[in-house]
Amino acid sequence: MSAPVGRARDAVARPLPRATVDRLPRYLRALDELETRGIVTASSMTVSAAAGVGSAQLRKDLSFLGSHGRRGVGYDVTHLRGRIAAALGVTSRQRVVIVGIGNLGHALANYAGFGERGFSVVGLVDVDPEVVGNRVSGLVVRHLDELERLVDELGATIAVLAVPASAAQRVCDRVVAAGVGGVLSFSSGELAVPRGVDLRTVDVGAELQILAFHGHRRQSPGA
Amino acid sequence: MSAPVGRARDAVARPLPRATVDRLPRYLRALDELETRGIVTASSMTVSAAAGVGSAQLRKDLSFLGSHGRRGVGYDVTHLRGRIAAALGVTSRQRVVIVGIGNLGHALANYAGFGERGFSVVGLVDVDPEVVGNRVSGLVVRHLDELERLVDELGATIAVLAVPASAAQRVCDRVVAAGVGGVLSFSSGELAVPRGVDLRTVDVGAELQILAFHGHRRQSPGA
DNA sequence: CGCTGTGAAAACCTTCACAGCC
DNA sequence: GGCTGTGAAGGTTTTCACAGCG
Repeated sequence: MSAPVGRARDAVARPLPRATVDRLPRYLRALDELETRGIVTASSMTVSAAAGVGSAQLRKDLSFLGSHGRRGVGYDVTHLRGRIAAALGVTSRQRVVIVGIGNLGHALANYAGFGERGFSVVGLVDVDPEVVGNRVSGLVVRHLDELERLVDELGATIAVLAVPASAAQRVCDRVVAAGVGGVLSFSSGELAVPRGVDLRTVDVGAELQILAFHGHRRQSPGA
Repeated sequence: MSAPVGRARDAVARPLPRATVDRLPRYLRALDELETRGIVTASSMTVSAAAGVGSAQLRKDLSFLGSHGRRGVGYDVTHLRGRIAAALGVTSRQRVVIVGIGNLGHALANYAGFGERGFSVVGLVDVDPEVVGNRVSGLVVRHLDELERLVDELGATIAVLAVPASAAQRVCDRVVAAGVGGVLSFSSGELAVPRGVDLRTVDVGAELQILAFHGHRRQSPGA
């Protein structure tokens, strides 16, 4: 409640533009790669090339996080990596529940990237009696009835929805009511979430249609 | 080379802003939904609500496609659906090859959304001898060696890559050399493609990290 | 009178270019 | 000399608000 000691030092709590936040994961991955390659110090050119953006863009984005480079030298890879991880909030491992253990949910549950990128899959949920009770990637699949209890007991902050579009809104409402603050949906429909809850949608069909647009433009640039 | 008969009639071949193209799939899906519900005519308010955008945004976007609504009335749902499908280039079913039939590739191969959204999965490719030869979703998985021949014979225009990050660039180079014009990658790393080829990347780890950002901001809005 | 289609305004984002520090 | 950090310029996207048509 009480917000004491407003230390206005190096970062004046700039608001971090949305577009910048969307790029931070790329930078984090690029820095991981450089670190793995044993590179200790890197210029904005080096990092931005690894991340696939322009160097001015990178420097501008980083400037919102405060000043962490050395002029004439570049950035300390490990230090910068830490700053970005802190900004993203992936220093303490976030807990994820996956709802819907069909083909896609199964693939996600086995996806090693979760661990590498700072997340722990702590719960798997489905409704199908054929699936409930199975062990997938070291976890037993629980029934949807237990969703609220699981989210609460496991302290999940993020839910991944890999359920049919027809069920997505209902499941979404339940995970939100259970207290998660972020939802990643793989269904194509629009989902409504209350203010304060963050929703992101991955729509494979939409991605393909965007590719289709550019493809057919290539063939018939006129009409 | 010769660019004849430049008929400058209703649409002056406006360039379709990138942001607009990215939203067209949402509109298409929203219109499908309205059509299924038996709605024949809809105002920009109705359509935009179903698509999850503002009504002014929708009207502005549609204005780039030409004038297809009736003032005081709204849009003919079926007609508008057709116009958007045509703009996206999904009137003639595009052919897709999936490379990498692990957990994710398997899930994608079985994903019904491809058909519903205007695509045919015509080929599945992997390197693992355990997987090659298996029948998945009605198709036999072929070996990576056959990739170029398959893309050519099947007339694939889009490749979906569900391969390990370490293999992604090599596979990408090959599908591009084989002639596909669009690539959808599920690996997290940066991929380089030549000019004229369209690349889109779905990075689940990055999506989660963006959710994490907003989640931890919610808890500690200060530092 | 209602709703589209669209200029104009406002917000946002990227790129440039250079002052300032190492 | 080299590279960061950042104002300022330029570009794109969104929102507003209303003229114009049905």
